[in-house]
Amino acid sequence: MTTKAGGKARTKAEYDAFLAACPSRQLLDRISNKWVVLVLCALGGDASARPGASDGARAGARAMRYSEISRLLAGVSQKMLTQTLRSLERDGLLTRTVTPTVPVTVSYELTGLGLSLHELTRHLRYWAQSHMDEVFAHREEYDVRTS
Amino acid sequence: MTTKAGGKARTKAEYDAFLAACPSRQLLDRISNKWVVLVLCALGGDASARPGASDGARAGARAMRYSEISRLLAGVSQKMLTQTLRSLERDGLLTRTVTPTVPVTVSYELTGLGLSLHELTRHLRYWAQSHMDEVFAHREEYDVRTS
DNA sequence: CTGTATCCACTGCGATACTG
DNA sequence: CAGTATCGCAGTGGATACAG
Repeated sequence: MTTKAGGKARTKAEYDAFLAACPSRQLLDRISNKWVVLVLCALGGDASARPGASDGARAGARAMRYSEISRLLAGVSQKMLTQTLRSLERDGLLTRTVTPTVPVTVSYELTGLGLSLHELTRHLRYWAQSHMDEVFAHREEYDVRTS
Repeated sequence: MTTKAGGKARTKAEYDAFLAACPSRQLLDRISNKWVVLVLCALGGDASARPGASDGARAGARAMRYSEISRLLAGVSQKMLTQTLRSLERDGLLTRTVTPTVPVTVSYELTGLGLSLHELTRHLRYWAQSHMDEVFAHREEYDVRTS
């Protein structure tokens, strides 16, 4: 079933992620993932959009090679990176292009769908970076209070 | 926005979640969590904000009892719910209020900080629910193509 | 260069039982 | 009602080695 919601005759089945059985729960689980968020931010061009940099003009989406992403997301293992990229490709959030050069070259790029999600994860990363001090202060206070 | 990271000479400490060592990575990891997103959506009043329901006006944040949340997030175990609520309380995203009634009553409510994050997770849940058909179509195509 | 495959430690998370 | 404590398994994710 499902599939071709093309005609959208099915009328929005009122998906509700609060319901355990609802498939949107799976999707939410998938995108609520550390590496997914970071990969999206990477391909979305967030890396070059740093406060001090020429932020006014956000780079926007850009294609990146496997090794580039790997270097940018310091700490990610091959396994996790490949796994994350695969699942995102399968979900249609990014495209994988293989160029048969001598040492094979592979580049990844966000699709329109991926870009739309990137708009959200971007803010998520930004929120984390800007509210960190506040959160940390709360943690200390909490730890003291409960000790 | 307080961000009174105040006075700290660090000013914009240029946190970069791409760096493994950066503490913002931890925070991103924490909020990129299925249950965190759902709990925030629950306390943010998203449950009553259904398209067809009678509420052009979003309910907004509301306090909820432990059992209410537990019922809303079908499928969550006590352990996960308690654990999630605790971490969110520690991070200052929500408050836990104990009312010493006969059978003790505990209610949870988002703080300003939690509300600001809720604005983001809300869209995340909405995105998941509205793009699910699209994602599923891509999956089927991918599975066929690679079989 | 870009993966895939294997081993393995760790822990996320559910199920169950007990307390205030 | 609202937890805390414990067991246990399965999946997450890292390190390493191998291959197109």
